[in-house]
Amino acid sequence: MPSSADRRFQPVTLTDVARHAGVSQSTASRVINGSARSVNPALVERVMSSAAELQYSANLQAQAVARGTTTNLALLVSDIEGDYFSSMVAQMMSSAERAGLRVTIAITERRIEREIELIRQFRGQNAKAIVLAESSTRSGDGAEKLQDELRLYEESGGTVVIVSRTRAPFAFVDLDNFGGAKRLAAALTRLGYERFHVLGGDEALVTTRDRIEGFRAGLAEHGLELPETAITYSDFSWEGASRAVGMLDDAVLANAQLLFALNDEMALGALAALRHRGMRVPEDIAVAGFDDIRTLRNVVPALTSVRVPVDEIAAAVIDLITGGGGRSTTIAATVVLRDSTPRLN
Amino acid sequence: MPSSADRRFQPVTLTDVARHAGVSQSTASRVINGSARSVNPALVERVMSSAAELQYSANLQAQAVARGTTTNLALLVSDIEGDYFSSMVAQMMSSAERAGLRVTIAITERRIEREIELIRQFRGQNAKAIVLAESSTRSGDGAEKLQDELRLYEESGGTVVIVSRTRAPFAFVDLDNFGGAKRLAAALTRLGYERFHVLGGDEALVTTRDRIEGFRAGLAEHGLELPETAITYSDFSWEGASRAVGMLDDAVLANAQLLFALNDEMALGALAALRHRGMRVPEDIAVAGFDDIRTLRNVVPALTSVRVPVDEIAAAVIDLITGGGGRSTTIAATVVLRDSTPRLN
DNA sequence: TTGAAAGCGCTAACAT
DNA sequence: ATGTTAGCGCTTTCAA
Repeated sequence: MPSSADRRFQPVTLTDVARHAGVSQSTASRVINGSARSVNPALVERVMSSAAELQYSANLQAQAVARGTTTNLALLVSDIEGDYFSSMVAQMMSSAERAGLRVTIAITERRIEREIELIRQFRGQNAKAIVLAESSTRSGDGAEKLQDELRLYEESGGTVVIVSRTRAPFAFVDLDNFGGAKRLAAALTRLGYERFHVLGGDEALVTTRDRIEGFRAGLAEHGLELPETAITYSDFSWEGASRAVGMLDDAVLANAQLLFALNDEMALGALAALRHRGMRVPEDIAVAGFDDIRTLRNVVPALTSVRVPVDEIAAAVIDLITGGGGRSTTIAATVVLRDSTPRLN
Repeated sequence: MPSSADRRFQPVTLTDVARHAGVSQSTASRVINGSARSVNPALVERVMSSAAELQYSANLQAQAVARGTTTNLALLVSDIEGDYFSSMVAQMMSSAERAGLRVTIAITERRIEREIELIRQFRGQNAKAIVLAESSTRSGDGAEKLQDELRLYEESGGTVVIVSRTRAPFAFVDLDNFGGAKRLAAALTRLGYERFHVLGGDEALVTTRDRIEGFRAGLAEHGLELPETAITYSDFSWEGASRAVGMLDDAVLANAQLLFALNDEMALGALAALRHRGMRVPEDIAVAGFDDIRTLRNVVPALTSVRVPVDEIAAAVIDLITGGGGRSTTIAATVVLRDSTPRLN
């Protein structure tokens, strides 16, 4: 016998509030969520106090169904551990909140089929926007299908923003990887460095390519070269870098004056591996990274890096989504010289 | 004139799939989401291929409204930056995914009114569970109102899990802060340490109290005391610890053989401050932390800490929620001795 | 086993 | 300015 005793355990609905206030559901709806414009102050008062008294809280999914839209933003990241991504997530959430958007985080594990599946799900959920903040946008593979899925999503009314350089026809916020690496090369050259070894991330990622090409371009301006043999590829991880450095030839390390890791995680892994090999930084070899993650403050010697303003990236992304006059942009990265790359001689 | 050209931009619905497959909406629903038990294999086939062809993706909010329940788990954390919380989030998401739950992250900024507001919202959203993974559960303040709000949420059918020790009448997963700190004290004593200084987090947090009391209990078993004057309180942050250590009397530091920071973030901040003061670790003073966060691998000397198995915590929480036979538990923390606390003499 | 119909909580024309 | 009514996409009785 479903009596009132059971009802007590059901959430309070708009209907309850309306009944309690003695108005129609529409009026209650207008007061609580809609454009409060056209409603009698006296009623507004009644409805509001009823809502408060009953501890009413709107059912967002019902709203979403009725409106056909949501204010949910889906953030796709490959991973969430590590300074870079957790700071990206944090900044994105705070920027989003300011714009009245809720963020749903999804971990892609860098698996493209999973991304496709996620995008499809978010389409079904009427997400307002999908932000791809992977460390990458690969070409080939299922990239075509990914694009199709994203297009499909946009056709259903959503906005896509890609945090990366991309040839795909979507809005993007790019980081000036090329420029940052180029300026780093220039700065290091000015400090007297001439022989480098580069620790690359996944070779297929545009981030890897851009940073390497930028670095190369910076060296070229000073008449220096960076042959392919001076690059060791692994992946954008501490472990990958540490392993790679562990396996490097003594001769290679002896010859290089500076090790440039394509991101700080890798630089830190390299540092550990160098330490393990008995090499001192910067006495035996200098080290530079990229991203300027927070945990660098824990490292001695202080690591030279290229600062990536994650907050600006997040702000630009949200701007793009809320249509606040934002266009696809490229964010500048600035060189930060520290003790790990002292002036030579 | 809203013609078919407009419709093309609307998402595909279950109705579309049903029509395309030539079956009723109910049948399509049963095939795609419901208990597939009672449906003709031939029809199943037809519906499935229609769904695939139309690239159908279920509208989760509509499902939620119709069913009156969701599979969403709300994770409330005070912050998301820093190794501890990002790893908590990561583990929680992967455990949740295995259980078929989606995770929504909410940042509380440690503001209790905000927590209350969030809980109310999640109640309105029919969240299946709310997990409070704050670093703390304060008493006093708006704690009463928080509890009321949580109770209200549970009455609406949700599950509350608190990741902490708590007197509140909710399921919890606690970490054995007391035992971990106690064993650390015992281990350090065995290494010959007798004079300690403790760097405490926010004094109002039970975590702070439990770790201090545990440490004290461990020392007591060896006939040692920890007077209140040997404790400096700040908050659970790098900056707080660094500042606190910076302001410590020379005499205090000179007298202490070991500095125990109540978490690793603080230990790292302390390390930086000690370095800044020209003190060497462990030669001039030993240092120990708590949590055993990932970034410790980047620190020299390797830091002694107490390992907190975040993965086990997350698993226990999800277990509790899915009702997989889980009861409120306390997870053990293990001491990990490293170079920052060498044997004395 | 399948379909028709009612309803989930809410919004948005459309009347009044 | 307010109420009536018809949905939103989906699930779930209830008949057939």
